[in-house]
Amino acid sequence: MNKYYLFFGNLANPLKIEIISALKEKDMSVLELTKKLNTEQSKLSHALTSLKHCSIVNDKKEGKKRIYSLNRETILPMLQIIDKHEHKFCGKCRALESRNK
Amino acid sequence: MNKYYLFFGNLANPLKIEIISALKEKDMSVLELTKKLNTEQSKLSHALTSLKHCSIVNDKKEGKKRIYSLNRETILPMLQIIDKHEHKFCGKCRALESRNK
DNA sequence: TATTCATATGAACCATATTTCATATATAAA
DNA sequence: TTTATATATGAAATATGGTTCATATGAATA
Repeated sequence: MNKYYLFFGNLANPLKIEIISALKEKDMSVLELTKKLNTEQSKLSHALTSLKHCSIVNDKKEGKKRIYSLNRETILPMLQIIDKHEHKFCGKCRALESRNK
Repeated sequence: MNKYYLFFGNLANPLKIEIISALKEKDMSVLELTKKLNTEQSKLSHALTSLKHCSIVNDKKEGKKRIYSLNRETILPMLQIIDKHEHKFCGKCRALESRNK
């Protein structure tokens, strides 16, 4: 239980959530992600490295590209839980919109 | 999907994880938590307010105490997923121990 | 209705994570 | 074997969130 926050830290970031959202559709190279998310390459590389460290994404080399894919086994059920949570508990309280303060 | 990171931000913090862990055992007042976690009162109040905003915990007034409880419906399955993830994907790579870098 | 107990709040300060930018590495193609 | 392409890395700058501390609020009791 003690180190969970390190895992969640990786999800507590809008860019990383965008990456996850994009990779839900299909596996992608860094370049594809830069285009899709209109984001700088090094920024993405940093984020992807971080996500990889927690096994939230996987990667494989393909020529000079590196293809990233989502760890669907962990992440999809987790997102389902959040969706359910949002619908059930965050109606008008808009908990997911409020700053964490 | 866009605001998920705000929810996760609340879990990306050692103190908040400790709070969750403590509330898993039983509902507690702020004072009980300060003793259990050996932590300052205002620190806990700030953290609890934040957790409440995302409906991760609930509260009820009881005399001059305020009793906090865990949203078990969302949080217990979520912790299960992480446990499974940890065992399956974070063996020797110790992803949950590495800094998110 | 003072006083004490329990908790919340605000703002300044501080720590940590993210962004940026310059550069390094690695692979393929010319 | 140089050049171009794709990605990674490091360090400084910046942003973001957490902690601290003093104080406010709110409820019970004397």
